[in-house]
Amino acid sequence: MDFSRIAEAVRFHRGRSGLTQLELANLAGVGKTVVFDVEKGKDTVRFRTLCRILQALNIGIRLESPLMARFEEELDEESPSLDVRHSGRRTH
Amino acid sequence: MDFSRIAEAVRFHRGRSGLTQLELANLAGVGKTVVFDVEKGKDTVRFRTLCRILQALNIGIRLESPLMARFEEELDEESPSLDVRHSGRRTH
DNA sequence: GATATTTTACTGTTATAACAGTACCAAGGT
DNA sequence: ACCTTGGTACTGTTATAACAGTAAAATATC
Repeated sequence: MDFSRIAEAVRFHRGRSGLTQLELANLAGVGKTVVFDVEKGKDTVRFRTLCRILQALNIGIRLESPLMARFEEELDEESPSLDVRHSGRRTH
Repeated sequence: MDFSRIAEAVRFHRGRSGLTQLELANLAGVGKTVVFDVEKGKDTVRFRTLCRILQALNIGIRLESPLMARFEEELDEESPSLDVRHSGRRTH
């Protein structure tokens, strides 16, 4: 939500990286048009495409919700955990 | 990135909400096919479409990067702030 | 095990995202 | 003034996301 925020973040990070729109586009493996559109606030880009741009700028995405903690717990449980070094309660 | 994570989060939250794929689709204002695709891990959905689904499930998106703090600071500065309750140093 | 509900997996159609190409419009530097 | 560079803003084309519809699995509910 609030895609203008993402647009500004992309522009900010690109500027800090000293990249032009075209350079970022090539780095991310997308067309220059998309970079321009994203910075303009266009929210109709493919999620994959947006991710490529964010990744090129070292920007990560994190989901947050009231239930998120529960969700993460569940993920821990269903993986047998290859980490056998300490056998105990994961100290979150 | 790691769209399977998002897929699982959506499924988890939908389940917790007691919604069917179709109900969520209607709630989010998207087609049932998209909900299925997202939960299957399809990363080619439009960002806007994904956001609608996340929003319906009360899942927020946060960007994170080493530069993010700097970015937020800059946002604070350039907004004149309509909040006049405490007379801060706004006089420039 | 029969019935209902939900999910998965196809379709064909329509709208449109992504793209390269082009051109124009700043700013900055010479 | 000129030239360069980066951004903006259009094009036309192609690939495809989104959609409702349908049907078949899977999963509950009785």
